Amino acid sequence: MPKDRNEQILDFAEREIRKNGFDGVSFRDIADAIGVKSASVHYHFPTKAHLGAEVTRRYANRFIEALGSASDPSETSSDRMRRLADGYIEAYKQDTSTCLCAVLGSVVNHLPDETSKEVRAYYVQLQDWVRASLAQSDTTLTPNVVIGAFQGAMVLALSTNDVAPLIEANNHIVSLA
Amino acid sequence: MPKDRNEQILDFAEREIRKNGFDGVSFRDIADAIGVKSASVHYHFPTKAHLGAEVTRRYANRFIEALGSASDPSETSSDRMRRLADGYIEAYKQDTSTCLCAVLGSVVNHLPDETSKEVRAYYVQLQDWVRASLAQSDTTLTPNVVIGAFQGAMVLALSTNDVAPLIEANNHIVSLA
DNA sequence: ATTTGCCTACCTAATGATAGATAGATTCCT
DNA sequence: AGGAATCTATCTATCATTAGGTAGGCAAAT
Repeated sequence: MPKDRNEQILDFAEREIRKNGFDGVSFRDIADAIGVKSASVHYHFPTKAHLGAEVTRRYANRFIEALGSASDPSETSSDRMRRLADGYIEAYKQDTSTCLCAVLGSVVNHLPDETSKEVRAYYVQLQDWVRASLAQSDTTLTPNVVIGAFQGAMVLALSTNDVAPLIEANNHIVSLA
Repeated sequence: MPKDRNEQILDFAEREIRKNGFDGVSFRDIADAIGVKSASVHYHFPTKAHLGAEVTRRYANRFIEALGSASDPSETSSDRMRRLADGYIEAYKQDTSTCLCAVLGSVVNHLPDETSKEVRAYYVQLQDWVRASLAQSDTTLTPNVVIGAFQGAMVLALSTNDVAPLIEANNHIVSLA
């Protein structure tokens, strides 16, 4: 029973975008990878803007959901920051590729509108989660500082081919949360 | 007296790469912008790998040079961090585009080898500068944390169309340096 | 005389996207 | 129940455009 075509397409597109950027994946790449013709990919996602938007929306939902509760009273804000860091570290280890929105975010004004809208929506959701996560703490950390630290560490880890920046970001943020 | 062609090409290529990514600029774009034909751009930079490498090398040199001394005894490490932050903030304000190496770094394994080599070299230089800058301080900050914080803040600022993340990163890092 | 810088003209490959056809289900009407 | 209409998912074939890159020529500067 092959996985749903839509998901197959989204899976491959996401992986490729994370590795090569939005312009680094084509309808033909995707088609070849899953064994269909490019016209069939267009059938499922009429334009690249649609495809980018859906890849991003799905990624964002999955990411935020995986973070879990931001207000569980049995947890400290450090616990939550550690979980956030783990999300990034796992993503890095998995296929040495960055957070989707770090790749897309750096060229956000170059993306089709439908796609960039979803990137911005992701950041809003993430800001909300971090804000709520830090609400009970009297830390000087702000949501932007936290998110920036991890995203930057991720790109740095990728560029230098070394997890260290992510580990250091984790230690830094967790100790201050 | 028109500016040296080489520089004209590098100027435009750099601006476009920073806005649109490496795949987001073409030889024809560049040629049109400076009023020549694409073959002439190839005359100056035979391949895109060469072009990317030179854009990056020039950017790196300029950036590191602009940071100034990392060991002037009349300065504190906070002073130096503030200067680093200013570099990023100015780059952002100038044409709302990111640090070149944040854009290239996120897809570093997709770039031609000559180009990615320069990206990695940039990060090594920057790590050295920050390490030296913090040497006299007993801060818990590491070079990776500092660089990651600013790069991440930059992408976040761009994505959310708001300087705030950069300002917050500045405050955060300077206060801990 | 040679080099420098640019041109015209072209090539091959790839891109996003569309048109039209087809086989197989499914749904709907009588 | 049986036939008609429709839907789904794919195909082949093709389009216009753009991509990086090259060959050969021409004029001015050295």
